[in-house]
Amino acid sequence: MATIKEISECTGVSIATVSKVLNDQPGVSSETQKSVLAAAKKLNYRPNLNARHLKTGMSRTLGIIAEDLTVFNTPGIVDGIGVCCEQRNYHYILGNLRFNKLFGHDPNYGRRKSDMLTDMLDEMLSKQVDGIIYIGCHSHIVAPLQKQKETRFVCVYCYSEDPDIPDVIYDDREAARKVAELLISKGHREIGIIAGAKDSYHTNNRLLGFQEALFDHNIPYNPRLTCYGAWERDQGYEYASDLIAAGVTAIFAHNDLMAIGVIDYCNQKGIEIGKDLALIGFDDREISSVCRPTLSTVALPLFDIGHTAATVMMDIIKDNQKPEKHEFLLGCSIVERESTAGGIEGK
Amino acid sequence: MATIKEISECTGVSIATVSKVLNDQPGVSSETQKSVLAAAKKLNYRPNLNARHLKTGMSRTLGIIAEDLTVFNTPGIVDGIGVCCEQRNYHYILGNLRFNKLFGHDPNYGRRKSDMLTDMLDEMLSKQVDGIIYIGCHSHIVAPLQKQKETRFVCVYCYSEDPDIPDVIYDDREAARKVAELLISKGHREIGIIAGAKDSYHTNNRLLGFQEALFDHNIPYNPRLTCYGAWERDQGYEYASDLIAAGVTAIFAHNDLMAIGVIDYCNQKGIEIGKDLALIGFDDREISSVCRPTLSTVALPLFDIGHTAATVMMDIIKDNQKPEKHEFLLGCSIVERESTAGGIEGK
DNA sequence: ATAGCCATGTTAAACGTTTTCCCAACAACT
DNA sequence: AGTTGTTGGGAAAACGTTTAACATGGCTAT
Repeated sequence: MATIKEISECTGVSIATVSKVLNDQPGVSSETQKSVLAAAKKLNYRPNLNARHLKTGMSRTLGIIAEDLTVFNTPGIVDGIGVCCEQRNYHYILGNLRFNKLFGHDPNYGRRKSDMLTDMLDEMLSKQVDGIIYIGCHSHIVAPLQKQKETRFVCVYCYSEDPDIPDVIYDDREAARKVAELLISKGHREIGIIAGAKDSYHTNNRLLGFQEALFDHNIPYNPRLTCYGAWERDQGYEYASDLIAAGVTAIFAHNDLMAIGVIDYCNQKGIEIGKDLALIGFDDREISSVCRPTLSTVALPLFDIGHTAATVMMDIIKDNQKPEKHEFLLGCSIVERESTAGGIEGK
Repeated sequence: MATIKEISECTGVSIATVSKVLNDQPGVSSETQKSVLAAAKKLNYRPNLNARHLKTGMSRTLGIIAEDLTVFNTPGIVDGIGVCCEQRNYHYILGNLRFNKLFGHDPNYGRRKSDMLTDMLDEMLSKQVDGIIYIGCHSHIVAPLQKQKETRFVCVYCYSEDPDIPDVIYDDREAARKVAELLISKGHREIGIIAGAKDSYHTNNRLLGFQEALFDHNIPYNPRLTCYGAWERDQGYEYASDLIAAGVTAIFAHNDLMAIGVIDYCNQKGIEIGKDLALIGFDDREISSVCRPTLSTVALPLFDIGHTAATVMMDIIKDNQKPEKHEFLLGCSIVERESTAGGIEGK
């Protein structure tokens, strides 16, 4: 409510001086400084950011465009962005496209995704955001907008496919390598893989990383022990049967849901996971700590992804040029639970 | 980038007229209207919302303060708010306090919650939000701020405990009544309850609703069959043993996690849920559709809560006075899954 | 004494809008 | 012809800031 004008009247000093005090600028005696600050507190002063941003043309605000806020990983990423903003005195505004959740009553029902994204982008640019962090998998829609709208993007969670747009993603390959190392260290040599969809880069990179680790340990890679699923529970169940029949002692499922399918199968057949069979999933969803036995899995660096994305964006804004790297790969960590408890040394 | 000034130069008409066209105000010939709109499109015009908000003193923007964005229900509520905003041409900005998640590296580590909330509120008010929707359980912190900061709150997900702050919550009592009705309709008369914490209003209201339904069906309420837990899985396991020993044919757990504990116990003891015992949880977390057997549960009207809260807030803004109601109670729905599949008519 | 300098303040323009008030032109009445 | 009303449009102030440019009044060094 109170403005610098009122502070100026209250203290008998000009508004320019008040502004200087409020922005920690030099050229003000400590006396006036004190009286201005006192008046500001007394009047319950709060800067009008609209005025400030209008004048400066900068908002110190990042726009976040998320495809779906209710998808499990998005809030974790937003958390990381938020902390980075706090640390560097930035703000953010969050836009939620709600892709895949648009029902009949929704104003956006039936619209094209690219139009929705463009509208949201326009709105954010209208608020003078300094850059946009995009969380989603439609980077092909995003890419052309960077030039057209003269703004800056950072893509999170997907390859940007555009050399001018940095992306921040987790390292599938290294994660799979870690998984393999863990299983190998426990004595497993016949390891089945229930992979994700065949054309996915997640799948491919995880397979590559896994093979690298096998190679390092002189264990031959047997393609017969890799099944391609579609991220669904049923496929975990189905392929568990095949792989166990083929004699594997461990299974790496490319997500937790398929791993749960494996658990279903084993529980039904009396196979004891953690003892007869080692099992490890991917994603560290809530279910992996709730299922029985609890599931070892790969935890995604959600917070770091968000934090890094924000850092990259702010550096771009500061230096006004592309960052030195185009891709920021962040490491995952393995969460060990009951499903990888035992080794096979007893055999 | 382009401003109304440039449009005015481009079309040869004054900026006042341009503004009128852009805001659909009368007093402009359709000719000039067309030429202005054409120029706007050509120049890729986008209104500067900072300027607009500065001038009008209104931002058509709601502030959302969430205690923790990564808690499962918050994004669903934000979804509802977002859709309401779209429908009524509003915007929102989201603040995430991250209570309970502040580690050493966090700028807010060690600060008092009320200070953090106050700061976030100040920031939002600095952006001239028209009102604040608070999602969390610290309404006692919120209440004094409404007067002090001269703003408007709507509380979501908690009783506001202040007659001047409307709250939007789901109806625990009715939900429990529905649960009881369902179980009774399946023939159950000896129903155990694994309740939540003893002092919680959730617990109390659910017990009241449950008792009402029992009364309606002339079934006596046996307090011995109600155990008070603390929302944790272990208590589900523990009390399942007691209740089953006491001869119940159905259990109503006050959250899904405790229900999972019941499942643990039954799986271990060979009790078949859905046949030997009916089980129903509360919250409809992801786990309830993943566990085996799948769990019937009470789904919270997250979207509606958000949508209603936003509607209430906008009406307050529009009419500039308290809404007729102080409390908005929204109904839950029951999701039936395997754990309540059978009746006990066979007995 | 004069020039130069520093420390402290002030004036005023500008940011991009909205909005009130006014003006001109013209038509339609007495 | 004079009054009135209507319609399309413009001038200018205002919103609350920031900031460049300028003013003042010592002080120091010549």
